[in-house]
This record gives sequence, structure tokens and C-alpha cells, in this order.
Amino acid sequence: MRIGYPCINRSIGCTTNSTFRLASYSEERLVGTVANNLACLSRVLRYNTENGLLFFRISSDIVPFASHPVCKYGWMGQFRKEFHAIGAHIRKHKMRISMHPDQFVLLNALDDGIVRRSISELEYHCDVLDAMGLDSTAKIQIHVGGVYGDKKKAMEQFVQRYRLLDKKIKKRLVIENDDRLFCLRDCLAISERTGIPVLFDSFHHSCLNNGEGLREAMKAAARTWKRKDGPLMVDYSSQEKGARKGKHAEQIDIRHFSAFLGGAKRSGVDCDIMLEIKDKEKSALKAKAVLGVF
DNA sequence: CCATGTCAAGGTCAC
DNA sequence: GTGACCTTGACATGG
Repeated sequence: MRIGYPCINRSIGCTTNSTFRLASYSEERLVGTVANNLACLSRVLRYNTENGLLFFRISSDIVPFASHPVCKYGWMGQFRKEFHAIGAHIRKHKMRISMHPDQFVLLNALDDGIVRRSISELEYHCDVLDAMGLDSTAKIQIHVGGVYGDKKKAMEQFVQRYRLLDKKIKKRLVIENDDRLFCLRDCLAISERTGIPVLFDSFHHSCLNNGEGLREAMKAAARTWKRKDGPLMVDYSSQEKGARKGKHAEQIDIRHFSAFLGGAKRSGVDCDIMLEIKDKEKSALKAKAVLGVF
């Protein structure tokens, strides 16, 4: 079981997410920004291995505008050595990697333009992981998409669109249960028809479910992951007190996490846990300490 | 130099 | 049908 956090490290004073405005796009600007982001990513990964945090989500902003028509630059070739070195570090330390394209990636959209742009964005994410030489256990997680007034049809649309995807995307793509629209049961139904693995988000599941307990839910999700996919990925968070339902906590609630971890252990499912907590590596380190006690 | 508005991309929900 | 909100850090501009 590996523990990790997404995209940002607040301790070491650099960012892997620097970007710029589309209006100020230039090749020089792109090259400078990507160089900065990759150098920082190396530092973050070194920090993570030194601290036993072996699960990490790489930011979608690592190459700004990569899937936008404005970007014609061959960044993969330019930074081949840097990507390769990062990949070598990841493999050497047996780290797990995920990426999470944002809300604009909608495979089941009604508009063909949106679908086309979504697929380009997925290709870009694959390119990053491929450039690092990572195997099929490195995943790209998305949500099922929009409902568009007819949930059943929206799910069917996802299935049809998924089947048309290129092999290189299918190798990495997984779906995650969300907190308002598509629950775990919906994701499992889609998985049944496509073979796509289901990433289990425990916090979303607590917001939207059909009464399945943690253990049952984790076992069901884990069954959708084949050997080539690696262990089940789990996103963990807890509710920020006094805030809107679904808002992620600022810092880890140790009692809540311990209870969750107990349930996860009892499920007998091997999994990697991503802590989606605002203070990032700080809470991940606390979680790691809790794991040590179990 | 600091504060504030803005940023490629969409969808849902309240009104 | 329209506008607020989601969610978020970092850029960019204006004072």
C-alpha cells in the first residue's frame, strides 16, 4: 500500500504547475516553463522518495497548452532526456503515478468538438506518461461526464465513445465515481461493458452511494483492475467542517483516516491511496505515520 | 510592490 | 433562458 498526494508540494519552494496566458504564448515561453516544471517535478519526486510517499499525481499543467492548436512545438523531443530521467527515478523507487485531466474532458459530450478536444487532451496525458517510459499501471483518471438530461443515454454514450478510443489511451484510462452524478454502481456498470478499471473515491462515495459499505465498495472496485493495471487506486478525503457538502478538508482528520484505513485493510484489497487534502504532503506524511502503526 | 481580477476548454442548479 | 457557482493556483494588470 502506497500513500501519496496530488500535484503540489508546499514544502520545497517550487511549482510544477507554472503556466502563462494563451495571449502570451511563444515557443520560448513554453520551453522555459516546461523546463522549470520538469526541474521542479524532479525535486518533488526526490522529496517524496526520501519521505516514503510513493504515490503521486502529476499535474496536467506540466506542459501548458499541450493539446491546444496553438502548440505545435515538439516538446517531447526537446525534453526527452528529462522525461526519461524522471521515469527512471519513478521505476527505480517503484512509485505509482496518476494524472487527472480536469472537468473539460468529457468523452460522452453531445458536441463532437468537445469530444475531439477531450481525446486530444487524453493523448497529451498519455504522451507525458509514455515519455517517462511508465508501464500500464500509471493511470489517467476522469469522470464519466455530463448527464445531459438522460443519465442512461449519457452512460451508453460513454461506452460507445470509449470503444472507439485508441489502444494507447485505453491502456491508461480509468473512471472515478463522482459526488453528484455518477456513483460507484454507475461506474461498475460501465466497467462491466468496457473493461475500464474503476478508481474508488471514498469521499465521493460518502456523498453519493447506494448503501454499499466501504469494504464492499472497495472489493467491487478492485475487481475491475487487472494485473496489468496494478493495485486499485483510491482517492481519499474528508469533509471540511462547516463548509458546503463535498468540500475537501484543509487538513487530515486522523480519526476519520484511521477508521477508513482500518476498513480498507479489512477488505483485504491491496490499494494505493491518494490523499486529496488541501495541505498536501503535510497530511500525506501524517497518513504515512498512521499506516506505520497498523 | 502589492492587491485584485482573470484565466482554453463545461456542466448543473437555482431562479 | 440566464447567471451564479463549482474549484484553484498562479498569471497579469493596474494602482
